[in-house]
Amino acid sequence: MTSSASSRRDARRNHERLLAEARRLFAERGIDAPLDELATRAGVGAGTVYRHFPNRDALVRELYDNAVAELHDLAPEILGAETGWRSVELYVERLGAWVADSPFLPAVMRRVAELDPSHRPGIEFEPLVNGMIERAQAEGALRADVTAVDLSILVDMLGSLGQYGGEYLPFWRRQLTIILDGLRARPGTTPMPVPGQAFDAFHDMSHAKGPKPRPSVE
Amino acid sequence: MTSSASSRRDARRNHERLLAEARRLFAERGIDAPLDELATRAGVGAGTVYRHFPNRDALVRELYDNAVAELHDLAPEILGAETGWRSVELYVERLGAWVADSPFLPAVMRRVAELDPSHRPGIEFEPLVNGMIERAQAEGALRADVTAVDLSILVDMLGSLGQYGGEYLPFWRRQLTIILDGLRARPGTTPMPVPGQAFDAFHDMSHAKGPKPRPSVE
DNA sequence: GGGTAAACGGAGACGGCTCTCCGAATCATA
DNA sequence: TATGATTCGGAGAGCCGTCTCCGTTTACCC
Repeated sequence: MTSSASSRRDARRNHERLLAEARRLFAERGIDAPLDELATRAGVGAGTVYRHFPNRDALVRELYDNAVAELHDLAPEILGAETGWRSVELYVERLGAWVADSPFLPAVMRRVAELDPSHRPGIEFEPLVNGMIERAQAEGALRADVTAVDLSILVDMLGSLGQYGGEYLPFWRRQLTIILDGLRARPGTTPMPVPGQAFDAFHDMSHAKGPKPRPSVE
Repeated sequence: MTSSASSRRDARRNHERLLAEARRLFAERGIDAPLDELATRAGVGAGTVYRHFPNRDALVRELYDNAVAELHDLAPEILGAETGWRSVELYVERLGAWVADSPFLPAVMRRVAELDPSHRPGIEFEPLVNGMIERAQAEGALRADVTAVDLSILVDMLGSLGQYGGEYLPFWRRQLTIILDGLRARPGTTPMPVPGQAFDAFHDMSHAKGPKPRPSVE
């Protein structure tokens, strides 16, 4: 992203290797895995890790930036679908797959949010997603009571399946099918028990600073 | 559980305090939060923590045992419902709420699975859950192609909403509604794209030892 | 109350992780 | 191939969390 690509080939190569191994390592052992281990896996000295990434947060940040770039690549296909409903399908499927395929992402996102709570990822898509939802609802295909927040939460939920490891990925589409069927406007659709939220309210809530009090569900 | 309740009141009190604070601390800062911090929060010396729980894993294990005990308390209501479909509703709702309300649970479960991969939590419920599903399907209320594994994964997904903090809990039922609608047998239900799994296969897969290779989704 | 066994608290040894530093190795350029 | 600049590697200093040890305190029982 903003990183200054070095003119030396070995430096570029190591940078790539470190990023690639970091994805693997973080997926396996979590986002706080020892960076010396990263050095070993990448076949590189510890010093090299810290020259490329001054600290763990810088590495996390770069993984995040790369992920966001991938996300932007998905936008045209999703938003350009024939029908609104097809867009919604693609939205849930592609974004869910994107998260599930990178199990380190949820942790990376959370860390970035901690480091910079004012940051609002993907805010530029908000009007587009809202338009997509309205279109699908106008077609009578998407249930009338879902919001953009609901969809992004469903994507997170689908993404959480990444925890089961790569072998689960083939089965992931079963849950996707159930969720998409639940999103369809059909006779007998159950009304939502509580009203939805605006994005702002949701963002402020989920990134509230300090210890989160946890009242009981019921 | 197997722990020998001390005859001294201060010991029992500290044990309770430590468990209660551990729930809070692990929910906020993750399952690897410093135990000295736990001691401070519980208003207790570091030595006391380690007398009650020889190491972090013992603490995790006890949180796990307590959670499983709660789970057993839920069983009669869920399995004793009027109809099979109502059982399925209660199953997804109550278990999802149980996980969402204890955000440290997913991490605790994963850790316990790492420590003792042969351990099969809730295996005694398997035939009961299968019976419940067959009943609901025989009623024509539950889609015919869902399995017990699907349901338990849906519960995990719902439970992952605990990450948003206690303030999200009121909204949690929106996703529950969507999922339950997706589980209903209705005209126009989308067929599953891939066959389901047996519990054994799923368990073996998700607790495969060693680094998990992560092939791409598509 | 007095005695005894059990539990408490916290200082500090220990181990592992982070990050720095600098001599050695590698690359771009001519 | 020679030169200079850049990057590499890994030993080790420093820090932070874990866990032990033991003198002090507390609870229980008579």
